[in-house]
Amino acid sequence: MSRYSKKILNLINTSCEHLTAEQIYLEMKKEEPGIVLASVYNNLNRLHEEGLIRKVVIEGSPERYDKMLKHDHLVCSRCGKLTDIHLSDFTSQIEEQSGIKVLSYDLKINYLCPECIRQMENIRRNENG
Amino acid sequence: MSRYSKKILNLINTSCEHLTAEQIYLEMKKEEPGIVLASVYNNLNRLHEEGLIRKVVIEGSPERYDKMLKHDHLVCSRCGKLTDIHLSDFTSQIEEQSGIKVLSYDLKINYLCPECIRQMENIRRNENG
DNA sequence: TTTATAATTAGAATAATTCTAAATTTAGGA
DNA sequence: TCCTAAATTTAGAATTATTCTAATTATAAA
Repeated sequence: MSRYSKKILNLINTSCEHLTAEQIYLEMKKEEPGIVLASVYNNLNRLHEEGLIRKVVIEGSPERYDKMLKHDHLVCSRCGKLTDIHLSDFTSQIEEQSGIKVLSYDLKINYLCPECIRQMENIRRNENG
Repeated sequence: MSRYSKKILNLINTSCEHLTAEQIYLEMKKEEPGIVLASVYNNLNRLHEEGLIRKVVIEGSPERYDKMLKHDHLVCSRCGKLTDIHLSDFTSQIEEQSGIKVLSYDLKINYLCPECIRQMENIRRNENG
């Protein structure tokens, strides 16, 4: 196993955030000052090929790296914040409806996060009051 | 409405493919030889903000622009090909399970497309025969 | 028509990621 | 332990997709 991959995997698996390569690089530098951004990318790509981590792509931001454990994502349509949500597994429903064999799926749900809802209510209140 | 937006919207709405900005640009040039790639991007971003088209982001390829009409996506895990699939709407299930208000969602299903399944079977046959 | 606003152009700039080639590290025999 | 081959890392250039800037042109409204 490569020099950094265990630490990088651990970072991803223990982080509550969805880290970018840059963030992982900065975090790694604390313990491995010599590490270079390209090595972070190399490791992330290897870990992803080995099926040990997930990549999360969202429009307009760099890729984020995530634990493998099955879960879905909420994306706030106003501020873009990404959070996890644990829904039931839709695999069998998809397979029944489509007849295909599902290897995995990626479900991103657009919603308004509580902060944005609050902010929008405040704005409305100020306009009308 | 802007000079090109109607044609671009039409291209997207009538295409069976999931076009990239580059492909839309090349297609537009046939009728509008003076058009420039930046204008295609401007128009696509405007159409997207207006909610008239969808953006589809897949790891490792440029963004693709898609009709708004609700549908889901199949992504072949071997060759990466993207195709449409029409599944039932999971919105109410998601809302019941989570308690959030779903604005929309984006479901990408990883599978093996028929061509890849065939190719893999051929490879296996050659190895064993 | 005049004017203001919006869209377009050309091309530079940016940001994220990959690539290249050389150096270093690692792992597995001899 | 030493040697060798393969894998990883490094530094920095290159690439790609997309955005930005400023000047120009088109559009629509008064």
